[in-house]
Amino acid sequence: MTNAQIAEALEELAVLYQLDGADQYRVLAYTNSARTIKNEGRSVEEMARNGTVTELPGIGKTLEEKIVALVETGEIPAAAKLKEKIPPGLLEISRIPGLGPKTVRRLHDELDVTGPEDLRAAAEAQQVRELKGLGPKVEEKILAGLDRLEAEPEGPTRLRLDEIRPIGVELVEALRADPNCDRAELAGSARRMTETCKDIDLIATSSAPKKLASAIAGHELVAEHGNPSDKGVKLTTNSGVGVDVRIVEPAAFGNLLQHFTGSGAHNAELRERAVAVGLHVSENGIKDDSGSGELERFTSEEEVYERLGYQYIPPELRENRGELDAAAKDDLPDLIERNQIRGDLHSHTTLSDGVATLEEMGAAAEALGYEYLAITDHSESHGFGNHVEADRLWRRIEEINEFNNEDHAIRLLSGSEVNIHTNGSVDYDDDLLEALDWVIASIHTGFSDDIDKNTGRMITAIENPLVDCIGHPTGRLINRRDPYPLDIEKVIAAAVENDTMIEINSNPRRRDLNEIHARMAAEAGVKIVINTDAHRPETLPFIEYGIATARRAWLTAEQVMNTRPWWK
DNA sequence: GCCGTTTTCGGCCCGACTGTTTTCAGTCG
Repeated sequence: MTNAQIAEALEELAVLYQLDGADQYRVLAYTNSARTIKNEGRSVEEMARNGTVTELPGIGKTLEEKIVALVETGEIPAAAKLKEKIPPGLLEISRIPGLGPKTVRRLHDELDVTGPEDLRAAAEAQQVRELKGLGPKVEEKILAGLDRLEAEPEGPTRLRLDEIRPIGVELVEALRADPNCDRAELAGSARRMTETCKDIDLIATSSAPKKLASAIAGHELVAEHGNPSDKGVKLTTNSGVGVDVRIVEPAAFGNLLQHFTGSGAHNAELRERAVAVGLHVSENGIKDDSGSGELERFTSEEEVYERLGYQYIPPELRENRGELDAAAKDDLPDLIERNQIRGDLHSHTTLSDGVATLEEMGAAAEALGYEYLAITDHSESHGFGNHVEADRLWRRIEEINEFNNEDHAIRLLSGSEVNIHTNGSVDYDDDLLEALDWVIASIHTGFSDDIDKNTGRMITAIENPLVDCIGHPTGRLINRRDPYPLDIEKVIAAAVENDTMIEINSNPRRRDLNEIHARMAAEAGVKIVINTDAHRPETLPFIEYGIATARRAWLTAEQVMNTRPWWK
């Protein structure tokens, strides 16, 4: 059972307890444990089986028992019992925005609502407004919510970072260009560079806040907007993305930016720890129990963290994954930066499925300031009409030699992205692989649903002394395709043992290894490489997304091999 | 349900917004 599946079961149990009227802190304990498990790289099933799962923060004896039952029998007895009592339709309608557990419970108890159909009938018959505390507006909200539930039964999909961040950046630039704007920043998950985002948060300061809010509401990207006020404005872009613009006075810019950058889990933990020393943190400032009662406000985030006893925490680390403990001891890693990358070790040309020539890709990489670029077209068995036969690859080595003999600031490396066959062997004879500067091995076809087969196949490739690096190791496509089943811990152990590198693929659709696995791999001693897998010159700058994943994985430049010169 | 430089019991982050109310409960991030 995967960590994601265990987390999902605990989240469901949290909702069930909530609908059952359980104490909110008990519910919170389940929600928190689900998040912890999602953030854990090691197999939680294994930890449960060997009795170490209570090492995870927020997981005690009771949760341990429930997780053990889940992995051994496939269900949690408490959840099964609650499901008999609570109609499944109630879980569904509790996803309607604005309908929390308390309201759903009352709809059930007082109007006999058991699911979406009942609820629609009750709302249409105007029975909901008869309940104390509920009115016609709630009825409207319910009907709209039910429509959306039918249209998108899976809930709204979070957009990939590359789909959402450029919109945020453009709007920040528009804010900064406005004469009424003092400062503006991108906040929220887009600033933390998460894989996907639900919406965009923007922060600004201004001496004429309402004017600024009105101006941004008129931006050409904006389709609809709420009422611009002194506090900001809510927008919806033409592409349907929600944007929250918050405006404050300059004195509290640091507090507000810290608050709206999140994550929620980071802020909750930060505040809990602050309370223990008599400090109360909010977006408006910091209150000191032993002080005058006046809010302490700061213009920068650095000052906010310093006041609370931490070194500055980069946004990418703010996920409550140990960054507060480390920052309290001044022990955060020196995170890798974009300008430390000296070359890209995974790219394609027209020889396989790229759209640019070797010369064009080389020029583009040179323009980025790189010292080297590996040309790694697909191999012999790739198919789709994009395969490269051995003879052609031998000639390509010559072409690359010729390029390098000309006067270029960049050096091209002759390489290949070789297919890993189902038995773990790779394309091409050994003498050809040996003649190449650089060999990446990837799985492109024949994903088995058998975790042992996939893992064995990859480890055989890792053990091959002619394979330098594994490409996009799990094959996942964000929002589109799950990773194929793979025992990542065994893969990491084999990579360490054989000194085979593992790629963080920067393509924003992949970001594979993901940040959890990349952190685990680097901690185990795997040499990481950050590549773009670019198929055209314009996507070489996507290295930013790979850097973001690496930073979110706590990686330093020393752990990333393509921060080094090629000879090294 | 978890947890402990006060504690093994009694706490557990903080404020804005909404819709419904004349002071607040519920929901959300």
